[in-house]
Amino acid sequence: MTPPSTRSERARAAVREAAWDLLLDRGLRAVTIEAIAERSGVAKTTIYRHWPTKNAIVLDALRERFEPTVAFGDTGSVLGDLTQQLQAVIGLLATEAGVAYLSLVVESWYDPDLATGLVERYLDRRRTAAIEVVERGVERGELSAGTDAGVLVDALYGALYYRLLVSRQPLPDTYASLLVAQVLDHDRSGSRD
Amino acid sequence: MTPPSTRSERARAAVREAAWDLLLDRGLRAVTIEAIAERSGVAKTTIYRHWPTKNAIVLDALRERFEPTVAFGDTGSVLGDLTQQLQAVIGLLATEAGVAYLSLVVESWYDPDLATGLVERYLDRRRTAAIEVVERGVERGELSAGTDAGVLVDALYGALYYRLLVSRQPLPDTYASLLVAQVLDHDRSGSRD
DNA sequence: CTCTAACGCTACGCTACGTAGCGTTGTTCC
DNA sequence: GGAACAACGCTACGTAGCGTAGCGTTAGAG
Repeated sequence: MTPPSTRSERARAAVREAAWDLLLDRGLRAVTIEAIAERSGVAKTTIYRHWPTKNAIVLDALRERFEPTVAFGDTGSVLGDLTQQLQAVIGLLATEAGVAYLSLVVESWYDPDLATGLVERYLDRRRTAAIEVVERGVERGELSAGTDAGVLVDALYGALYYRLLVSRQPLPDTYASLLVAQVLDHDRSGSRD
Repeated sequence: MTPPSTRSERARAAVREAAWDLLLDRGLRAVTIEAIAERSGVAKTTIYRHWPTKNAIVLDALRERFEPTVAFGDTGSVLGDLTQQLQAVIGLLATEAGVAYLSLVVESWYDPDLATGLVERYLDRRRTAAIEVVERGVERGELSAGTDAGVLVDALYGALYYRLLVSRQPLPDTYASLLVAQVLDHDRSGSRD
């Protein structure tokens, strides 16, 4: 990263970094404008000149540091492709950045702008990519013609978010393949755990 | 409801009611100990003598007023039973009490006690009941022997929570039957919308 | 080297938290 | 009926964080 040249950009970068560090160190609840100001060395008034809310800052920081997992390999089968993608998402959400992301998802319940930002940058992209995979499976004849890709994809990723955010159950290593097998495989011949 | 006899119980009931009214009127963010004190006429100090946190109060109020939807009819088929139950949950979550419940689910991310309370009173009961239905379907031969009821049930309800809490997509009237058909029906012959 | 946009600093009023101290009142029990 | 006490109400406090106003200071473009 080349250091920002203008004074403004230096301040903005310092703010994003302080917000991110605070988020990872002490959680979203500890991220306050005052704490960011203190940690970054940027005056509170200056922060307010650049961002309207704390969440906007954190979303900016996230954009720089948290890449959406969209890329799909092509393993040759729908089940394989989806398992691989789910596995990647599970891994990502288990990192400290992933947990930070999840806390923003939670926070977005009260912040429509944040919700829009997260949906556009992360959720929609991944959903669209997953839907394409399912539809490819339908074209190949691996899945029946009556398949509704959107509904199935929401069920797959919904299960992840549900267990992480709502019911707080862990996601075992086998979860991705188990989930795909149960939801998509007509014969439900996948292994159990 | 018989009016509470002791002075203490009167105060407690007034607090629960004020918290609930505030929640429905102005959302969880507006529910503060100070606001509850003002609205209920109960002194702030007295409130702190009975509850440790705002969330504990709201959870108490919820317990009195929001009944978990556990009852399943027996329609004769797994698909029918699950569709009916999902439909009931969707309806419940669409009420103002349901939205209040959802905001508590969100809040529980930061409050382990609240999370435990919600899981025990609502999520676990419904999950167990749904799992029983699926297992009944396996016994009847409607679903194959390799079915993992827990995984499937989390996928079904996960889809609901995912769309309501995370991606903020609406749940159309046909959603319950569509979801069940897609996730459980091997032939995916259910209707589309 | 000047000029101006952008920053830093201090201070303010507001809301909410959670606690301490003390006066007041409802209830119970004789 | 009256005493005793448990529980409530009230006031006040210190803390944190919000968002804004006013004004001094400085970086950096031209």
